[in-house]
Amino acid sequence: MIKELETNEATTGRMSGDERRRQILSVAIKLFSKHGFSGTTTKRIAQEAGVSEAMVFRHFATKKELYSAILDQKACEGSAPNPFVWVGDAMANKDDREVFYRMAMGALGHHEQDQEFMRLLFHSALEGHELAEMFVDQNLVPLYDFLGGYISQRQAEGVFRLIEPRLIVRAFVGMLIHHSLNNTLWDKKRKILNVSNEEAANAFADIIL
Amino acid sequence: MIKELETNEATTGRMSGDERRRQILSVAIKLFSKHGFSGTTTKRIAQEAGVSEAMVFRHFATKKELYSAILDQKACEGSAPNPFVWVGDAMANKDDREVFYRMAMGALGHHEQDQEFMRLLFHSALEGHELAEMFVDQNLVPLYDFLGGYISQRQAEGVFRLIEPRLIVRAFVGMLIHHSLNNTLWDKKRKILNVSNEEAANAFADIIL
DNA sequence: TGAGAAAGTAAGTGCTTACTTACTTTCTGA
DNA sequence: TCAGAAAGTAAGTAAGCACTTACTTTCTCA
Repeated sequence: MIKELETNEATTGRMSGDERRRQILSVAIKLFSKHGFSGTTTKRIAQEAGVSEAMVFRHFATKKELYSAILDQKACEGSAPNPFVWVGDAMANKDDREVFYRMAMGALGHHEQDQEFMRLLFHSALEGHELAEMFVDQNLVPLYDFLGGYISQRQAEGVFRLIEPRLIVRAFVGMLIHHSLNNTLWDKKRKILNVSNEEAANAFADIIL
Repeated sequence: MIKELETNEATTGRMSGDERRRQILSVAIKLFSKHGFSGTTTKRIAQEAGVSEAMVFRHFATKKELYSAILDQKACEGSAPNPFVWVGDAMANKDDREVFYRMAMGALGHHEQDQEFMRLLFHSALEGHELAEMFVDQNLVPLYDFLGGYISQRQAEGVFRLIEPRLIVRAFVGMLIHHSLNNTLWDKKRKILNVSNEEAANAFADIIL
């Protein structure tokens, strides 16, 4: 928290308005995800972006607007993980094990690559920011519909045990998120459990079936 | 965040030193759990405790010391949930379903009653405070040993599938924590899923077996 | 009953915060 | 080539922050 000052973003002298805006935003996302909203100062954002504080306020009228801009960026940016891409094929083939294995691998890999966003989401959930609500509506709700729908269908075909499908989804998503959360937040040193994503995904798929 | 000022703790005029100390600490816990460390001001703590800021600093030299005092309190206070109490009997009888059902009911009930502490823990994990580490060492590690040991034993007896026991614990604990987290943080309105603890515990126990 | 200890406060201190103003430097195109 | 637009800054400002000081009120027990 003391060191790591001085910009590590490209400090190329002058930028276009759009470029600078994006750069400031990405620095802000990084800092908000590390320290939360109230733990991040506009001074620090400016420092790490390599500009004066006045530049931050030229692009974003208030600190809150800067936080809200994350929302727009995350909403537009097509980088959202798409479970359908991960498991669409397996579902078409009704290969249940592959469905859950692929879903697990996709989610665990995604969480691993985007730890920053995961932290940001938890901060905003705790702080009551609407980013968290947006995430629920745009990602969690569709996921429950999608995976719950598949489970429901397989139950009708007599293949799956008759447990409320959404509770099965909750259980499975719980395994995945909790495992990722352990790896990035609670047990970074992997003292409790140190396994590869493949091992974890296999175990979780076995358990759910 | 604007309203809810004015103390709602007992504002009985003068207190003994110990009483006041405890009261200030409990107000602080409440506020830290709501807004995090940097989101909570000493002024606000004093206000809600119904005393002047100077009193806060008479009992706790710094704001950080106030946060650390939570650690001591939570460590001493015997209120920690004790999974052994919940499932000891069932384990002795080797009633596997009852073991997992009871564990689930115990955990979900406990989380429901102590949402404040759950939020506090997440804040401190994100902020890198040692409270989170203490929680892992004192609660999570023993839980993995305890439940993992039982699973290991039942595997040796040929009753359970041969999956790494600690991964089974992770899966089960994941279901429980994720479910509680949904109810208190992500989906307070229960839009995604609205079930009783009994229903959830039954489903989770079914799934894990 | 009165002195000393303990509980309490009002009004600071200096530093940090989010945000502004007035100004300079650099790019761009008619 | 030069005017004006856009990118940039230094140096503020008022409010808020953690924390302190010097003082008053209330309890307690020899």
